[in-house]
Amino acid sequence: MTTAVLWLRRDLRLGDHPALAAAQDCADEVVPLFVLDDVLLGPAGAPRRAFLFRCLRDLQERTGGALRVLHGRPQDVLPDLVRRVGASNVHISTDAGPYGRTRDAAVAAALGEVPLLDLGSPYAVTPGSLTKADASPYRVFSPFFRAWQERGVRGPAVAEGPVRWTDGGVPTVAVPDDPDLGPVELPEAGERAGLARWREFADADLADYAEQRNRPDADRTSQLSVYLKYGCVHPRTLLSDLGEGPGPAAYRRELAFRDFYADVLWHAPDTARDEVQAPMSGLSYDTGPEAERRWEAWVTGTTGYPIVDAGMRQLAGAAWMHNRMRMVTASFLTKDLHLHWRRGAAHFLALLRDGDLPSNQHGWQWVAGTGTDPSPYFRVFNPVRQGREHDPDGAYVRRWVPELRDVAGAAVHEPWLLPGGVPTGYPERVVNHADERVVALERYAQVRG
DNA sequence: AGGCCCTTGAC
DNA sequence: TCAAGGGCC
Repeated sequence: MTTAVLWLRRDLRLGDHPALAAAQDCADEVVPLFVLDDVLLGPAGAPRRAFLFRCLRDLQERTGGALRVLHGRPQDVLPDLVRRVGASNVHISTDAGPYGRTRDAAVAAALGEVPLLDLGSPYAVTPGSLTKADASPYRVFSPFFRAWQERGVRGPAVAEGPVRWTDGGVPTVAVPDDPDLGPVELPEAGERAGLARWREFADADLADYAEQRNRPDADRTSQLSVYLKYGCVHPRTLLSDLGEGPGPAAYRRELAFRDFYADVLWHAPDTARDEVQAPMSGLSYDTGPEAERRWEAWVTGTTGYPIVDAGMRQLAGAAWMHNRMRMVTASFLTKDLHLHWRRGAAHFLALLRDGDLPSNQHGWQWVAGTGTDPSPYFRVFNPVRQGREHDPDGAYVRRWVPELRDVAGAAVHEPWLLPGGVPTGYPERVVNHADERVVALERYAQVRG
């Protein structure tokens, strides 16, 4: 009887797992393992932690209770488990995530002669593996995207026949209780739920995704980000199932963006907090009591700009925000309120159920003009224009900002123009967009010399 | 080396 | 139309 250890990092799925297929080639039974380290138990946002814990409970059920959950650092707890189940035939999948390399080296050293089988990233296709001809990493999306498409993506791995799960006689710790979520509701966790969501999206919304994806009032995005983050579904599976046409092409491009940012951060882990464009770290930001009041207004969705407030209230109330609203609210924080993108990015990570380091930090950097694309610093989103363009009937604003529910149509985007003035309970604007836009441009000009 | 290109914008 | 400079081949 030979045993394999399936070390699930954030790839919390069984259906198309390459490690599982590999394990079945050389072992009779499999011990599924998840290591809860302090990062996952500590400062991670409550929605993400709750979703993770629910995924683990789902896996526990699907493996007939065999899933082992260990608490500690992988390099400390793995060797003991490996020794208990018999080290001669153990295979382990590894992670190619941004910080995976250091940890993998520590784990490999701790395991000694036991092979660590590298099967790629659990949640993206290419991090660390695509470079330019001179072996340097890409810094601009479009060339990356061309290379990514040219390279192609291998199909999902399929295990042969049913798997014999075993707990290997290894003790486990209980999956923690969900943290308090308040009014936030999460989608159903786990691989089956993720695949069901994919089929729903592919049948109903994929065809006109290219036009509909920018409409926060329509709710026709895939909602798969949280499943992708935890590897409940792998992009490989989606890509192999995607088909052709404008909708699928647009979706493929979004999946490539995940890979691009994962790749950027893999090559330059420091850019999780430092500006990609080094000179931009000299940008000046507002500080002091007034700046703090403006921060508070942004966080609580009381800036007086309806589209911004709707986005921020969706974030707080749903632990999710439509992608276009992420750009609009991020632009408002950095360019209208002159506060640091890093602070906004940390706030997003704390509240978003799908908050993922590469996409979040580099999405923010892109909006802030400090990121991988060198051009857009002079683009300042106009909140009124964005509202009128992408929420033309005002339905999204009314859904999230009850003070404005009685205002019909697109007029909801400029409540200060209403004949009766700003409705009771809704705040006046914290800043004047036209003025702050000029201030922002001046500050960028200073840095650029 | 030179020339083409660059995620989603605004006035 | 504007914007500007560097990535990329």
